[in-house]
Amino acid sequence: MLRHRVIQRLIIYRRILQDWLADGRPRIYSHELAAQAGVTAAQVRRDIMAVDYAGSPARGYDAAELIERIGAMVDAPETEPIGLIGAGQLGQALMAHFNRHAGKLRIVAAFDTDPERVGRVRHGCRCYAADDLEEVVIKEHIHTAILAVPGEAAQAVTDRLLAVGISGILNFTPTHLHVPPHVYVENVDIGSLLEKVAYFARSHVDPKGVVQCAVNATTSPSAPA
Amino acid sequence: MLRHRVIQRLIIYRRILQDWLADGRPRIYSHELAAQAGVTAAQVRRDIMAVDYAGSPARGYDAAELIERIGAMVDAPETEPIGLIGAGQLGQALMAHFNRHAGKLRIVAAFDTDPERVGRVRHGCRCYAADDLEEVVIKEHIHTAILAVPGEAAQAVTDRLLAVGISGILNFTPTHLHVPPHVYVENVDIGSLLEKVAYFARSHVDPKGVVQCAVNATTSPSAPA
DNA sequence: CTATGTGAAACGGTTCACAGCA
DNA sequence: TGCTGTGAACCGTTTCACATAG
Repeated sequence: MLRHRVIQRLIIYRRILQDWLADGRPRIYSHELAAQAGVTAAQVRRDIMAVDYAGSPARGYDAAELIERIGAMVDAPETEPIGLIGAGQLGQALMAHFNRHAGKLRIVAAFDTDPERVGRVRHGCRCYAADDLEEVVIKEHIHTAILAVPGEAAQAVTDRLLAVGISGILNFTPTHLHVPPHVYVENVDIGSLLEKVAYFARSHVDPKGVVQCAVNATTSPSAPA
Repeated sequence: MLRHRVIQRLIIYRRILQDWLADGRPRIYSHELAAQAGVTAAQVRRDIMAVDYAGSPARGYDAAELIERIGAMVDAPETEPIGLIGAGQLGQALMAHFNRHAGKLRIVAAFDTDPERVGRVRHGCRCYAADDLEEVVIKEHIHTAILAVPGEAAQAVTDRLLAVGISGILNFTPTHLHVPPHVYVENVDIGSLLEKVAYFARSHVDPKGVVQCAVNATTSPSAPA
């Protein structure tokens, strides 16, 4: 079974491959894909091993076939309905983001406590009252949810989601969620991420620990080896 | 020097400690902090070693002192100005998010190409024309930027930021950025993260590879060991 | 006893380096 | 000569397990 890091990169490879194909290039070498993704060529080859696909030493990989293969491993068979909890500023940005770019994922329902927002349809997605959460989640066969509510409400909402069988949560809350082991949670704590960036920006340090003393960016305008 | 994983967790610990303190509890044990953060107690103790702080076996850690110590390691000495490139829906959500919760980080300038948005002041932050990027970044002493623009524009904007000495980027774009090695980039590719969550939600698989067959959440309502 | 601090072992992920092949 | 596929080495991180202290 595929490990999380591998999945993450495969998904990224796929997007790159789609762009590559759209540029009219049908084949790609591991080092080309690696350069686009910011990883090593060996990493790319290892990851591709994981989806049981083989390229040719002479011609590299067939982009279309590889996209197909990755899709077979990571995609849902049909369109997958996503629930969005919290239709505030961030929530609306997420609706716009996902329901524009059409993949297999679609935010089919949003939920909010603010009566101002309830009932509205934005970005092709209806906003329901928080009270209707269980009913709509079941009716729409939602198994994956995005949590974009204030941190104080996070665990309570999560408990309600768990009770109706949700098994994946993308958590934009700074709160750590307690869930049973078969439920997958991906935390995106934007605040702490920005603090981390600011830290490394300030210390001019490679995150692997090597101190760099360059101050101006005029020297090496390309990526690390 | 602190490694990225450690930094990330220290920042999370700090928020938990602040809440803990706000609840009127002055001291905390490693296992308590671990439970809140979703990591092991040993992990917490290792991380705390990294900030050169020692607790007492009898009384655990002093929350206030530990917050202080973490701050000394990861915070800027004064308030740190952040630039936001792209004042669209996501950009505005980020402004609201950061300039409400007051830490040491502050988004002091936003940039956009849309003349509709330029000149406006939202969430205590002025939106400048994209053309003024270099001038404002220099004047405001910005060294860290948030990139919330369409993927096609990402590398071009990044090159302009690098030219004026930016050394940290929080990248919400799906594009991999090419930067010199002393510049730190944190990628938050929301689309690919959601695809990953949907994948693990569907397969009911522990991301470490252990297949779980539970379908309903009624069995174990608490966190993994 | 229960908690911390920490050397040492275990683990997982990445990279190396080379065999095999067009 | 390039490339791919892959066993083996490497390296950073996490966990274990125990010495130490109240």
